Amino acid sequence: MPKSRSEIPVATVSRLALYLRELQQLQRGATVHVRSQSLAERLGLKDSQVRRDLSCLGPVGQRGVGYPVPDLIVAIERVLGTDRAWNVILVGAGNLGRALSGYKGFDQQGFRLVAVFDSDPQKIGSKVEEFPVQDLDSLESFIANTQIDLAILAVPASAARSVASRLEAAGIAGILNFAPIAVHSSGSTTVQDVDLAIELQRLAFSVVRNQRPQ
Amino acid sequence: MPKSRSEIPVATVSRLALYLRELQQLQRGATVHVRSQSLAERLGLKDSQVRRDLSCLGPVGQRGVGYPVPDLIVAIERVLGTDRAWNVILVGAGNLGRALSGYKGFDQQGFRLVAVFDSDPQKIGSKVEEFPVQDLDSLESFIANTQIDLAILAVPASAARSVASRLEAAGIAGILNFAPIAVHSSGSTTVQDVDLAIELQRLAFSVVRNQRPQ
DNA sequence: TAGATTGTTAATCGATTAACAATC
DNA sequence: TAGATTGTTAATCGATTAACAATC
Repeated sequence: MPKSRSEIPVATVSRLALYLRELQQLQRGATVHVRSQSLAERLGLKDSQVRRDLSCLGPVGQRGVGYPVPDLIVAIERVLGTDRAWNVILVGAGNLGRALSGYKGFDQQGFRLVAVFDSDPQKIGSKVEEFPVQDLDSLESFIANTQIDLAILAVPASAARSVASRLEAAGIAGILNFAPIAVHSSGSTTVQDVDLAIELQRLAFSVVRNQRPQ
Repeated sequence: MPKSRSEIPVATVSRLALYLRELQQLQRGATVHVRSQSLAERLGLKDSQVRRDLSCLGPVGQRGVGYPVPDLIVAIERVLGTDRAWNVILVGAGNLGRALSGYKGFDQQGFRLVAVFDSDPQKIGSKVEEFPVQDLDSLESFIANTQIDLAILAVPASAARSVASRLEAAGIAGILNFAPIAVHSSGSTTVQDVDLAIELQRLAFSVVRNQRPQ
């Protein structure tokens, strides 16, 4: 039987997004069915883990056959919440922010950039993709007048907390935080951190662990 | 007693990098000691978890006082392997690659960009930061002549596997992969994936789970 | 039906937490 | 010493895995 969202383990949620990525690739290749073993091999997992994860969606597989790719895509998107469009604003039009604004992967997954903000007078008015950079001062009024779901926070660490508070106060439901600082969320706003330097540190650790397996 | 790198739980390694970031901030503020409770609050963790994690480093704390900030920084950097400089190349000089090349956080943590590669003739020869973009064809010869530790892979998904194989064959120890595709590593090369669209999907899931807590 | 693969169980493994003795 | 905080234990919690009955 399908699990409700709150019953799905967090570790499973992370992998559901990975499965979705593979499935979308399979669908582009017109693959109709996929076995748990095949998905597992592609992602470096155990087949039993894939089956357990997918069983959270309900009985979507076909015994003796595998999982129907299109059905599985729909089921995962429904659980993740990406079966609808999400309106996203970008705060911070620096190098990283500009790169993120043009990132194709966001659009492909239904995340729609609708506005860009920065506090730098030199940047305000210039264009990022097709969006004129708006003054950070107008953040609240813009959010009040537009249905915005998420914000991508790509400002310096020194500004991150203050901007995050304002986003929360304005009622943004989720923040994807690229600033290298812990941002505390109040009750209703969810914060997801992506720290690029930390990812590189994790990689470095894996390397030194492999190099001298003590 | 200190644990060897292979004995440290993976979950702990991820947090050690977070502790390091906080500690560096504390050190800039000239804080001498920090208690587990204080670190825990800053990062939204339990104090007992902080103490358990830090105990992997050996007895670096002072009972009744807390952890000496400078000593703790040194101990974490030594375990993570970031107590030395790492030479890094960037493959892929698109929007994301260019943003990553200028990312301050890498430099601050001892990761030194030394070269940039791309296969696009339009980009080859142009400058990214102070680095002229080199032809991807010269990847192997460059790596053979320079001590390179890590590669940041910021090419399209369609090119990622082929470039990753070449990096592995050339003896690169670790790859930070930003391409939205599973890259399989052979024995000696470690791959760390960062998929930005997947991070946004995880955020979306947290939001829908919070909005309708079933 | 026979063959194959899912869905699910039970066992194992690893991570988190509270509590407190050790000790600065 | 008294107060405070670490380091560590034991219990709990959650995630992974192998195995196999269910069933397409």
